Amino acid sequence: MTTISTRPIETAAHDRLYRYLRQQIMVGELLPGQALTLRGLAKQHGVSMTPVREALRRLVAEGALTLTASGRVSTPELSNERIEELAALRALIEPELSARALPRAHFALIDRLSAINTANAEAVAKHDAVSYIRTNLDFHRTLYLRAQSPAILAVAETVWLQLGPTMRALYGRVQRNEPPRHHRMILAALRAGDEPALRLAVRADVTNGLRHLAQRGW
Amino acid sequence: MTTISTRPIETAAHDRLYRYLRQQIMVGELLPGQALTLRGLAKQHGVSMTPVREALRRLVAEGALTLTASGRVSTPELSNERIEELAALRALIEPELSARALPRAHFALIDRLSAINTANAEAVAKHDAVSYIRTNLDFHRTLYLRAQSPAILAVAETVWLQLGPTMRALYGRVQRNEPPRHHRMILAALRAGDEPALRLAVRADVTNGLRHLAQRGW
DNA sequence: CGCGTGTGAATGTGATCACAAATCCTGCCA
DNA sequence: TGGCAGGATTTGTGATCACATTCACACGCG
Repeated sequence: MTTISTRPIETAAHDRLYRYLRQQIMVGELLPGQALTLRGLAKQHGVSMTPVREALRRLVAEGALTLTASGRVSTPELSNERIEELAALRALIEPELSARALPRAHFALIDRLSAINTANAEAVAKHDAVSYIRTNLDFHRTLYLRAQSPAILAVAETVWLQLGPTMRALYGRVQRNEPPRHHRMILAALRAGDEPALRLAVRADVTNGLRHLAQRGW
Repeated sequence: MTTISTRPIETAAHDRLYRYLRQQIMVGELLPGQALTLRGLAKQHGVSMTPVREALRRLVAEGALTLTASGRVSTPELSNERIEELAALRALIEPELSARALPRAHFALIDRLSAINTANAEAVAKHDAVSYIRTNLDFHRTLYLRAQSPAILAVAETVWLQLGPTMRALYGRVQRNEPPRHHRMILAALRAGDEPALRLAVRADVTNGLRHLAQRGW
C-alpha cells in the first residue's frame, strides 16, 4: 500500500535556482560583468554548492553567463561584434516566428498584445528598466507562442538571455519617451493578416532597439 | 608511486567529459533514446558523479540530451514537428553564415572544402555513418568559420547537436550512393562569388538531407 | 611615491556519503 | 496464463569535506 505521494510538484533545488537566475538575467536585473560565486549563491538561497553548480553550468551553457579561465562565472560584457551578431540572429529568427504565428493570431491574442503594450508604456513613464524589458519580451513571446514552434522559440529566448544584462545597461543611456513605435506596426500587420508587413515590422523592431547599442562606444 | 600532485594546465574533468560526449552525440555515435546514467558514465571514465552531473547538465541545456520527469537523461527521440523546426532553423541560419563567409572565402578554403568532400565520398563508399556525418558537418563548419560570427555558428552547432542521434538513425534508412550533390553547387557558388546562388545551394543542401526524415513514419 | 611580492582569504573542483524516489524483477494470486 | 503487488536494486539529488589554485590586499623594497 504505497501512499500515493504526488510529489512531482516540488521541483529540484537546482532547477528552481536555474529558473530564478534565468529570469533575473533575462529581464536585466543583473548588470554586465557582475560576478556570481558558488558559495555566495548557496548561502543566499539556503542550499549547498552542488545545486548551485548545476544551475550555473546550465546558464553558462546557454550563454546567459560567461566563464573566466579560472572558472569564475559572471554576467557577460558583450563586444560590439557580439551584439551585432545577436541582433542579426533576432532579425533572422523572430520574423519567421511571427510569420508562423500569423495564421493563428486571432482577436483575443491581439488584445492581449495591446494590453502588454500598455503595460510597456507605463514602464516607460516610470523609467523602470526591468519592467520595460520584461513587458517588451512578453510582447514578443506572447506573439511567438502562437507559432507552435518550441525549438525555434527556445533559440530566440537564448538570444534574449544573452542580451539581458547588456539591454539593461543600455536602458539608462537612451532617452525613452514612448514604447517602441514598431509594436503598433506589428499589431496593424497582424490585424491586416499581412505577412510581409509583419516580417518587416518585427525585423525593424528587433534591429532598431539594438542599433543604438552598437553605435555607442562600448 | 609517483604522486603527481599538481596538474595545473589540464582541463577540468567535467569539461573533458562534456567535449567527449558532445562530439559523440553530434556525429551520431549514440542512437536516439539511449539512456545515460551518472554512475555508469562516472565508472566508465574513472571519475566521480560530480563532474558527470555537470557535463550532462550542460548537454541537456544545449538540447543534446533530454531529461525525463524523474531526472534520467537520454539521447532525444525527436518528433516529426521537432525535426521540421530544426530543419527550418538550419535553413534560416546557415545561408546567412555562408553569405558572411563568402567575402573571405579564398582558394585555400575552397581546396580544403573539396578535400573534406572527398573524405565524405569515401565515407559513403564504406557505408560509415559516423564518418559521413562528421565529414558533412566538417564541410559546413569549415565554411562557416570564415564568417567570423561565433555566436551564430554556436547556434548552428547547437542545432546539429540536437539532430545528431536522429541523423544517425536516419542514415541506415536512406540509400546513399554519392555525397550530397549540393556540396558541389556550394563550391561553384563560392568560386563564382555569387551570394544568391550560395544561399540557395546551402539552403537546398540543408533541407534536402532532412526532408526524407520527415516523410518517413517516425 | 610607485610597483612588484608574498601571505591569507576566497573560490572552483572533485570525491564521498546519506537519502528518497523510481525502476526493475521476481513470485504469487486470480 | 496474465497481470500485479512486493521488495531489492538502481538512480538522481543534495550536503559536506579536502585540496589546489586564484584573487586581493597590504606590506616592503627600490
